[in-house]
Amino acid sequence: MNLLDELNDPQRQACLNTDGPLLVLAGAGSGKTRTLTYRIAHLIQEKGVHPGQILAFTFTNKAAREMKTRISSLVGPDSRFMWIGTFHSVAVRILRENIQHLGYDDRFVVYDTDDTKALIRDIVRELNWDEKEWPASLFLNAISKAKNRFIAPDQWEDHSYFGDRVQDVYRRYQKRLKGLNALDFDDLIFQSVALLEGQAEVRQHYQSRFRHVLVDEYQDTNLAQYKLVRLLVGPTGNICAVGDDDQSIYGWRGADMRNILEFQRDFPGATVVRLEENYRSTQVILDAANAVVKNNRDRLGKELWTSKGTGDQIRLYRAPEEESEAWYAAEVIHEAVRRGRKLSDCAILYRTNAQSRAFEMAMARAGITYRLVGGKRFYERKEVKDVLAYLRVVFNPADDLSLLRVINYPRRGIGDVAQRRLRDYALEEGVPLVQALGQADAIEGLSAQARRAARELWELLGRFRADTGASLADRVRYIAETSGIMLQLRQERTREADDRLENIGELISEAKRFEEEQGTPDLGEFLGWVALVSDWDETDEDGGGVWLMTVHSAKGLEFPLVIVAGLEEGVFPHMRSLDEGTVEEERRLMYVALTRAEEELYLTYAETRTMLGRTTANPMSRFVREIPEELVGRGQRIAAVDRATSGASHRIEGLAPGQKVRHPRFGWGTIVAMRGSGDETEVTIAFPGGGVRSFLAKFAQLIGEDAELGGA
DNA sequence: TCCACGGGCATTTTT
DNA sequence: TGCCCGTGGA
Repeated sequence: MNLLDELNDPQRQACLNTDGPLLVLAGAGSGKTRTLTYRIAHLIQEKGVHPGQILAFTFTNKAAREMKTRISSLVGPDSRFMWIGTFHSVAVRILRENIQHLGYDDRFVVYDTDDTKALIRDIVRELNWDEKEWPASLFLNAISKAKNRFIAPDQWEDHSYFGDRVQDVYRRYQKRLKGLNALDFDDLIFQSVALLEGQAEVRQHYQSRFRHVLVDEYQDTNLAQYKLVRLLVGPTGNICAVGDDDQSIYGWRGADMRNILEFQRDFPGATVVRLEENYRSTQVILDAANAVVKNNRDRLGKELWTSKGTGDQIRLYRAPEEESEAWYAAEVIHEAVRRGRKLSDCAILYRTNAQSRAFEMAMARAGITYRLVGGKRFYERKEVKDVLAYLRVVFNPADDLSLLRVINYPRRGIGDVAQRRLRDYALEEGVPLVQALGQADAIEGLSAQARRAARELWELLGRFRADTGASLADRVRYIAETSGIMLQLRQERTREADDRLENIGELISEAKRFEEEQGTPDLGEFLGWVALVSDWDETDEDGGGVWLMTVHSAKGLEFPLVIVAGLEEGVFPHMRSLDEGTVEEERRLMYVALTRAEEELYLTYAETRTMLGRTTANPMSRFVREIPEELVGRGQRIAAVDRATSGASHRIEGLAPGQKVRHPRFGWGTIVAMRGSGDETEVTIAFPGGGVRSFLAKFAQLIGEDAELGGA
């Protein structure tokens, strides 16, 4: 069967338009990935394009992985020749091959935000500026912004009191990075652009190699990324940009909507295709989303529709304060589960992470398992970074910053004074810090102990470097062991240390997986990969439970039942956006939130909310008012769910301390305490296995000798 | 080296 | 109001 038969008209057009620039405006849930993958398959199978001539950019690793898998299922193993990756990983690949033109060594490492922050702090200290008055984050943001707009230190134009200082730090910072043979995230793009702009041969090499360039989430590109794309597209003009101007929600981190709005001007003769048929949501949900986003001025215009049917009305709940709001959410989910929904079908979306707390507590009390998206990331954990620091030093001897991290960890007697000496020596001699370790005997002012320790560390690192025979995972394990990190953690014998050990074990498994999947034991490749990988995209499959996350995190996801919470002026739209005049972006965020829902959509807000210790009363969000009333079911808007908070206290009759009850998850136990009354009754149960837990009687689904007790 | 205290801060997040 | 980070004391 022909692939194209499985597509609707505009989707098919997007596949068939293979010559010249094409902009695909893909509404939420319009089958974007499907279109993109079929287009690539079509190029390969029908147009005779070799996979190696295709380059596709995504923003996240998850998106890249998904695209790769789907394409390889269509075209088979040859798909491995395609370059599909995030902007950053593609940039690393280009830089690894050519960075010597820019005066870096090809064994460069990638610094994450923590690393760069430490570096900036060091610079501020070096300048003898007050760190309180000039916090590193301030420079970090300014520099990142500059790089996103492709402004080099010398092109810095703000010469205010503040601007001059930023320029100074920016200059020093770049110099230091180069000396460390390191690049930060923004540099990956920035330097790739600089490279391609400056080196005609390199540029032509890639331009003639890539006959087709695709960009996903085009509305999220910043200027530097746009330049990178332009430089790679070349004279064929075969660019296919896919995006949705209505889902542009990353303006605050440099994404420039002009890229998508002015695509037709940038690429003359461009074809524009609109994907407006939605395969995700009911018409009611789409009507609401359309109506809201219509109020924006900066947009290309699009209207989603579905053949799925009208669907249920949206339900709006006004809570007196945020606890009730959270409580209502718990009830909605509880009720949905009774109807047969899975917990993992339900998502609670909010504007800011701080709002999660109330929901977490409500879920916990209701005995509803949940998963919170957006915690600390695996590769940012201390112990993982400690091991990585060793690996980096081994790979890139110029990486003083990483060496400083491990120089006295685990403790080996190279204290502050000794470190100072070593650094001074390295600076005077113009050698990397590692080398200073090796020459410790020649350095004055070092204690005998420090001298010995430095030499031992130097020898240790030398051994690590020489040990290349074993597999990558073995190498990582060997370093984690021999460095003494694991030994130290083992000796701690605390719960926390065990967790950390487990994380290191996880890192080792990750190395093994990397080697299997990428087919190379190369340490540098692994480090480059690690630096560009976050990990929560992996968490999709574990456990089960209601999803709690910000609207930003929910982008690209879909759920049968969605609760959008905190719909108040000042919360969503956020206060800050009102001050800064970026309400349109907030509205797009609302559009994203609404279009996550497949079937059931609940909107909630609280009349009063305590934020930063202050209780305020905010009016209902303007975005709710922008939804046509008939979609929300006016009469029942608020009253419909109010009964949820009123009594039904008789239901918990029959529960008493001392009684034996069975919990669906924890089994038989004895009630040891009860608190509260009515729906709020909390039972504490001791289980013979040793656990004592508290539940809300209403939700605990406890079973006594012969009947269900306490169930709602 | 660890812990405790307190100041400062408080969208949104990926790489 | 709560958390995180940095500092300072034991």
